Amino acid sequence: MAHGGGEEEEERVLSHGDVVLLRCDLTILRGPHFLNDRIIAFYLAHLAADHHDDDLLLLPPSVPYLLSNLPDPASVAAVADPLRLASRRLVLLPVNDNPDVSHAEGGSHWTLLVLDNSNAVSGPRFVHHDSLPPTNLPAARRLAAVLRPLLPASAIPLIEGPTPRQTNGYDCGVFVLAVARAICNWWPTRARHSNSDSDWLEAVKREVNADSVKAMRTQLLQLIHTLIQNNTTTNQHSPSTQLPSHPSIASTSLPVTAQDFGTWCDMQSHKKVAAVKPVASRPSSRLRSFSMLQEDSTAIDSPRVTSLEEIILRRPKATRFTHPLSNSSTEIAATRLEDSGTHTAYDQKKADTGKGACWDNLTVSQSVRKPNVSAKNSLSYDGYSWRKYGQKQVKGSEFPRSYYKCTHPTCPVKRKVEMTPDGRIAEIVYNGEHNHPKPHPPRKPTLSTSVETLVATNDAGLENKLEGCDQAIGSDAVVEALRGGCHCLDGFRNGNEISDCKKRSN
DNA sequence: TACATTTGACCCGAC
DNA sequence: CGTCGGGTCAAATGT
Repeated sequence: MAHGGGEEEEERVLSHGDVVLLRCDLTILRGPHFLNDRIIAFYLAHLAADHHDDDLLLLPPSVPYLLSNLPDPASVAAVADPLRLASRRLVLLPVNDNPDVSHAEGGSHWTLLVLDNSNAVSGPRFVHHDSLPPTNLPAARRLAAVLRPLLPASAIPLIEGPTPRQTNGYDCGVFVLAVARAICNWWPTRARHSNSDSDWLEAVKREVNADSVKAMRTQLLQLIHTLIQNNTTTNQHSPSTQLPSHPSIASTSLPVTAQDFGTWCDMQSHKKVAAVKPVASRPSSRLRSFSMLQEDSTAIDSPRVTSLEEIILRRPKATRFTHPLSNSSTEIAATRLEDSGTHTAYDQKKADTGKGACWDNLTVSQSVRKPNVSAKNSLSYDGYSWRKYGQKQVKGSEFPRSYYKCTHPTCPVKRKVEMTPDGRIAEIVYNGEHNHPKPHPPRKPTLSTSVETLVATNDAGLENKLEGCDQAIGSDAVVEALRGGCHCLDGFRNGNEISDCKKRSN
C-alpha cells in the first residue's frame, strides 16, 4: 500500500503483460462485486493480445479517464498523439463516470465507448454501450468531445449501441468486457462484410446477454487460472489461454465454479491470504490534471485528500443513504455481504440521487477479509490505527458490532465494524474526520512507465490508499507509457515488470 | 509492565 | 415512567 502498511500487502496472483492481478481481484470476480480497473485492464489486454492489428485499439481504463480529465486540448493532444486514434478503425474505450478527479470516492459505473471508423455506410461514429442507460452518457459525451478534435472527421455523432440492461448494481464492468469480447470476436470476420454496413452491433446483440454475462466471471477466473498454470507471468500469450469466445466452452479440468477456483487458488498459494482491501479498486478517481500529476511526481508528502466525514458500508437494510461526495456527516454508503439478489441500497441510492448507477456496489459491495492486524496499535487497512473500546450484539445485526476509536490523541474519529465469524467485514461505519495525517505518510515512489500505474486504483469509499502511487505519476511517465501504442498500448500489452503501486510502496 | 481487547455495567435518547 | 436499544465506560483479561 502506499503508506507502507505491511498488513494490507496484497498478494499478486498473476502478472499478465503490464497488468498485475491481486488476490482481491479474484475475490471481486468471485463475488457479486463491481469490477475494478485492474480486471478490466487485464481482460482488454488479453483480448488485445489476440488481435495484433493496428486497426484495432483497446485501451485500459486509465487512458480514457486521463484524456477526459486533462486540463487543456494541448495536453490531450500530447497524450493522445502516440495512440494515433485517427488511423484506427476501431478503438475501445472503457468509461467511468467519476465526475471529480479530486474526490477519491467518485465513479459509479462502467460503460464502453467505441470509436468506430470501420463502417463505410455509417461513417465515423462513437457508439456507447451502457448497460444502465443513460447513466454514463454524460461521461461518454465528455470523452467523445475530448477526442473529436483529434479526429479528421468533424461532428462525429455519438449513438447508443445495443446493450442488454443489467439487472443488478454491480455487473456493469462485466458487460463492458462482454461487449469488448463480442467486438473482438467479430473483428476477424469483418472482411466478409467489407462491402456492407455490417458491424459489430449485431455481434453484440448476438453474444451479449444475461447468460453470457453471468458466465463471464467464472470464465475470467478460469482464464486467470489457466494463465497461472501456464506460468504466464509476463507478456507471453498462448491461444490456449484465451477466454472462450462462447460461454459454453469450458475445460472440465478446471474448477467449475468461481468458488472452486478461489479455493484452488488459495491452495496454490501456500500462503495465508493477505488482507484484502475492503472494496474494489476504482478508476483513477484521484488522477488529476497533467500538471498536478507532474508536480505530484516529485512530492514526497503531498497533502492527503481529506476523507469523508463518515463512511458507512452496510447491508441493504440500510435506510440512511447519501452520496459519498456529499459533506454530510451521515451514513453514505451501503453494502451487502453476500446477497446479490436484493437491491435495497442500490435502489435507495438511485432514489436519492436520481441516477441509476452502480455506485453502491462499486463502492462497497465487497466481502472483505478481516485485516491481518494484530494488536499494538497497528495500522489498519485504512491507514489509521484504532483502539477497540466496545463490542455488542445489536438488534437486527447478524454479527457483533465492534467500536473503535482512532488512537491519535486528539482525533475524534470513531468507527463501527460488524464482522462475520470468518473475519469478513459485513458493515463498517466511520464517524467524524481525522484531524491528523495518516500515521505513515505516502512515500516517494519511483516513476514507472507502466500504464497500469496510471490507473490510480483507489479503494473507493474507505480511504485513499494509493496516494503514493498516483501522486507519483509524472507526465513523462504518462507520455512514455502511451508512446508507441499499437493496437494496444505497448506498455499495457508488453510492458516490463509492472511497478505495482502496492509493491512499490514497501 | 505496557498496551490492546473483552465484556458486563452503565448512560441516555427514543418510544 | 418504564422499557428498549445503541453507544460508551472501565475493570478484567490477554498478549
